[in-house]
Amino acid sequence: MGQGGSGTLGGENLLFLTDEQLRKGIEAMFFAYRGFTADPDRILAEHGYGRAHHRALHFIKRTHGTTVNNLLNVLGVTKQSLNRVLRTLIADGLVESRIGRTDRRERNLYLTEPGRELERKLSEAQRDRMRAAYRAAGPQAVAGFRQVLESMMDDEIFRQYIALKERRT
Amino acid sequence: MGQGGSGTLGGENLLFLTDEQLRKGIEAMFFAYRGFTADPDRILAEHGYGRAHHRALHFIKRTHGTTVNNLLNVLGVTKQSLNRVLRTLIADGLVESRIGRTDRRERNLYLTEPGRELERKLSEAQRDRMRAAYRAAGPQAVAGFRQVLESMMDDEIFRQYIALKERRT
DNA sequence: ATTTTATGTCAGCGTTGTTGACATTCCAAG
DNA sequence: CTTGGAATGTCAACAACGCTGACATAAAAT
Repeated sequence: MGQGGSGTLGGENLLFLTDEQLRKGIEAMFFAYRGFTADPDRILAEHGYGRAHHRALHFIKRTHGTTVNNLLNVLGVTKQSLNRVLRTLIADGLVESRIGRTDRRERNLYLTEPGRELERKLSEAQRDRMRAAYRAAGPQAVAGFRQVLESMMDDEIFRQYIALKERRT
Repeated sequence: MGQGGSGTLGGENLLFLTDEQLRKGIEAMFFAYRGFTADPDRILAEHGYGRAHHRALHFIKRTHGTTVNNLLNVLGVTKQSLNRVLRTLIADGLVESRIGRTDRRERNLYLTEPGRELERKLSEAQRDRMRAAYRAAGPQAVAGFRQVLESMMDDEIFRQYIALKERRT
C-alpha cells in the first residue's frame, strides 16, 4: 500500500534523492545511533557490562521464558557470543536459566528482580532520549521516522522477529 | 519552516508517547541500524576490513586533508583506536598521510585512487539501501526521519562536526 | 635553553563478534 | 531397545576494535 498513489509523487519528488541528501541521511544515522546508545552505555559501564548485555536483558524481558536459540535469532549473533554474555548475567543473578520442561535441551530465560531493575534503568534512560527526540520533532515526524526505519531493516530478520513474538502467545 | 505551527499540536499528541510506542521506536532503531550496516559490512569483510575502516574512509573523503586529531573528534574514538585502523589503510595504500606543512606534528590524510574506489563501493551499497528506504517511505517521511535523528544526536558532538566542516572551507 | 603542551605511534588489555570441538538430549530407523 | 543423526547449549581460542598507559617528536611558553 501507499505505492499505488505514485501519481501524486511526480519526478520532482525523486530528484531530492541526491547523493548529498543520502549522505546526510547516512551521517545522521551514524551520529544518532551514537546518541541513542550513549546513555545506556554509561550505566552499563558502571556495572561492568557492555551493549550486548543490554540487548540480552531487553529481549529477555520482552519475551519472558524465551530460549537461547530464539534469542540469538533475534539478536543476530552466534550462540557462542550470546552465551558468554548470558553466563555473566546468570552468574551475577540478573537472569535465571531453567531447563525446558518439554525439551530438556532447551533453557528458558527469565529476568530476576535485580535483572528487571537494571533493565528498567537502562530502558528508562533510552526512552527518555527517545521521548525527547519525539517531542522535539513532533508526531508527524515520528511517523515518518518509523516508516523509514522499517523500510531500512532486513525484511528477513524483522519478519522472523515478528513471527517469534506471535508464536509466543 | 514547519516548526512554527506548534499550535496545531495539542496535548493529545503527547499521549501517543506510551512506553510501548517508545519501545517500538527503540527496537526499530536497533533493527534498522543492523540493516543499515549490513551491506557495507559484507563488502568490508571481503577486504578483511571492519566497520571502523568504513567510517575512516567516509570521513577522510568528506574532509580531504583532515588531521588525525580532527578525525577522532568526529568519530568519537581514541586516537589509539583510530591509529590501528589508519595504519592498515595506509599500509594497504588506500590512504595517504602527509606531514603537515604549517605544523609538522600533524598528519594530513587523503584517499588514494584505490581508497576512493573502495569508499565509492561502500557508499554506493549504503546509499542504495537508504534510497530504497526513502523511496518506500516517501518524501514527507524522510523529512520526519531526519528531524527525529537530529534530535536524537548528542548536540555537542554534532555541533563539533558542523563547526569542523565549516572551519575547513 | 628548558619546560610544558600537543600530536601521533606503539604496546597491551577488555568486550564482543567469529569458528571449531564437544556434551547432552531428543527423535527416528532398524 | 539400541543406535545414529539432528538440535540445543557450553567451552576454547581467535579477530576486530573499543580502551588506558608510555613514549617520541614538534611546537609553544617561560
